[in-house]
Amino acid sequence: MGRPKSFEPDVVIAQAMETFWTKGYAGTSPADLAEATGVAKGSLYHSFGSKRELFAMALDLYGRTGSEVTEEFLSRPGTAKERIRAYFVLLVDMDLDGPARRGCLAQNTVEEFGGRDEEATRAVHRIEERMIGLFAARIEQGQRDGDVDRDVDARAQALFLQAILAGLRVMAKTFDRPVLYQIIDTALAGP
Amino acid sequence: MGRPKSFEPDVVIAQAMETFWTKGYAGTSPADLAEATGVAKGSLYHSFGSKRELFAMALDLYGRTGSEVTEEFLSRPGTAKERIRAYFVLLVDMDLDGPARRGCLAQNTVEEFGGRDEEATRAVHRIEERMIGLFAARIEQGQRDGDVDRDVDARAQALFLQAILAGLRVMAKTFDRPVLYQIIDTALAGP
DNA sequence: CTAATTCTTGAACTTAAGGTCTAAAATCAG
DNA sequence: CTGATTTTAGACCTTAAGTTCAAGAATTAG
Repeated sequence: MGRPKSFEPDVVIAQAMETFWTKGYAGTSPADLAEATGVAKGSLYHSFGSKRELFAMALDLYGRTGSEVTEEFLSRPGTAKERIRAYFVLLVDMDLDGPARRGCLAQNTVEEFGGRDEEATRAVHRIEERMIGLFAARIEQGQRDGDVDRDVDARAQALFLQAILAGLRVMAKTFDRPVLYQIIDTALAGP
Repeated sequence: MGRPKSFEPDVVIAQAMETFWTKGYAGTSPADLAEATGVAKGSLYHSFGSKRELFAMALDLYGRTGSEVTEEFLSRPGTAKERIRAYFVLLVDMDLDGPARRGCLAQNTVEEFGGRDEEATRAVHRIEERMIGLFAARIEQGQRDGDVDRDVDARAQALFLQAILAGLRVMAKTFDRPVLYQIIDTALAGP
């Protein structure tokens, strides 16, 4: 019993995620969160404990959403290389077409927190590992489909792709589309 | 005339750079800077104007120092690929062996400031372009030396290397040495 | 309807960030 | 020395970040 919540926690977390993503962790004040969510500061603290905890939930949501999108996108018809290229292009486009050049929340987090926050670092690491797993799985799928060489080391290749992806998203903050596309081409030129 | 400065501005900028690098821009308070440099807050403001201006000088110093080190290191004896590999290994080792996993100041800056700061973004872009220029120059040198194929597009290859480097430095915050070395191997496996 | 319980919210509180200012200290030209 | 000039350093100020709180508003069990 008790008074029912006047908001959907998941929705608020999603809105908080957007705000943190756009303005950074330090750059987002409780007042910003209240405004972005339409929930008063006091209620936010009542429901989520602290800015830090809300952020953890937002980052977690980010990771889950991201890997769902990735998985779905990679599994569409095409060869492994085609799908991965399309995915990279998608991300570059999303980074550039948004009004903010906000990049990847997970990367931003680990950059902003440095090694100084154990929990944040772990959370980001989990997100990255999941991405690598998805890449590796798609490559192995390609091997079964016959569009990827049998003797490719899927894990090594997936790590490489993750590095490229991370690099692209850093560079998407300061370079423009043709450059980023060219990097994608070079990175995927090999086998 | 007038009372002479009791500190060397360049030294203070270097100390400020270290502090910003370790703690991030937002994470560094004027009090931190005073402690790190041994110069009182008031004097810092008197000499450098604002935290933001001091940071700009620190970032500039970082860029110049970095490109000097890079240039020197790439020009040591060896093929282009050998030198670039050695350079990547050097950076990974520096990232991991420091006590802080602070990564690259330029990247941290652009991540922390997002697209929200025009000047910081420009400064980082200049630093990145300089790095790319050095990579391209080393590749062209390799072509003259005969250890790099004539038909390699030096600029495209340099952009690719910069992306890998950026990716490595992001991943150096959450992954350990063998993984990073493996990425270097994969990235440099081609021609 | 009442009580127990849970939410809501703006006010209030505490701490510190970022910056300004002033009185004293140091230097040098004359 | 004197005066002009520049630095120094800590006190001081203002604003806001992050959080807590008290008082009231919903809701349901009984």
